[in-house]
Amino acid sequence: MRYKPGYKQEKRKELLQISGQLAKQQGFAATGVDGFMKAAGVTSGAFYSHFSSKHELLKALVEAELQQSLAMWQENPHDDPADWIEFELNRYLNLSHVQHADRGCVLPALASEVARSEDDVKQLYQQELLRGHALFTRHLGCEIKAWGVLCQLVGAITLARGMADESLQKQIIESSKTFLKANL
Amino acid sequence: MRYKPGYKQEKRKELLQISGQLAKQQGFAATGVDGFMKAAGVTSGAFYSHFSSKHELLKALVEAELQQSLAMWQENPHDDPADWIEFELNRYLNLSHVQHADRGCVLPALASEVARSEDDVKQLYQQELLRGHALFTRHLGCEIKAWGVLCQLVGAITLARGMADESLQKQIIESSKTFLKANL
DNA sequence: GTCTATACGCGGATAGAC
DNA sequence: GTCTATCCGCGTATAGAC
Repeated sequence: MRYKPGYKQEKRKELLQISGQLAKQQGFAATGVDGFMKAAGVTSGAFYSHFSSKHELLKALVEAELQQSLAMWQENPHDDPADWIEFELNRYLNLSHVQHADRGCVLPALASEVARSEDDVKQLYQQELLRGHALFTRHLGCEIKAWGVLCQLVGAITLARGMADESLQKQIIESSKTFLKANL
Repeated sequence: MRYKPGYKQEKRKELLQISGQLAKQQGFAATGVDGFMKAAGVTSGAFYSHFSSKHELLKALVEAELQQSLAMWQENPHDDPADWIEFELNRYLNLSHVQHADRGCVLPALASEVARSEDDVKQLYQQELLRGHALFTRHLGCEIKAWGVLCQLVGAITLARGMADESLQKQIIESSKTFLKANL
């Protein structure tokens, strides 16, 4: 056998990692299978030995990316609620996150594409988002506030990314941060 | 001459109206020129006598749609700040807006596509959004709050549209509304 | 101003060699 | 498991008739 056992699983993980970056940056629909695979250093033919269709890639991507976001939220070292949320706001609401979607959270990056996808993709997105909401609720002590913060985070990044001027991007995310800090 | 003077201008307006609905529903990139024109009852050939390219259509669309949103905000009949904002929250944050993107605000519908577009589209988007922000600032008496509300509105609709279950869509927008009302 | 026809490239997916 | 080659459909854009 020319390939070690376990190789396929590792390769799949690598493909998801690289495809995720590309999808968040350029958009999933806007990127061809060729583009995803070229970024990973293989050809489109190899793609279909890992995923049965492009749609399956989207599902795998949504799942992997959201679990990654969840993992980051869980790695927050603070216990005190005020410290915990301040840490998250600073990590999420900054210029680097606005300008480097490829390294950022999948929620704002692929939200509209998920919204326009089949139900199975939305089910996955919903399921993982609910885990995130539960996590925020634990730290904020309130379900309403948890949704409020999540919406605010996604909205701020989404709006800021549509701005042409960096100064305005900064104004939006800083205002959003100030607004949240004043209301938690 | 087989066509009345002024006809072209009217037709262009009609094309923008119908294309706007389709773009907000299916996505701008995901819809072909054929699709836009078929919805308007003409063929793709006719398209190019109104717009020089698909990219020009996007620019015209962003401008027309944002001005329409701005107009709706200006039609709010209330003077009292609390009444004014409550009216807007109820109009924006409801299930119908989540489920019928074609009749809804362009901000959440095309945000990601604008973010991934050329600079000229972003400039337009930015310019019109700033007018909206100025309007909200006048009624809320605070620039920070104005950005906070705008981000919250966009984020809530964006997230809710990715949910598979209607009950969860409702939970998100109602939570977002409650969160805002408690903090203004 | 709108139509039909068409050129041309890209994207998704499959077949078969290695 | 990955490669090259290829089929086929769709999308942007243009040319020329009416």
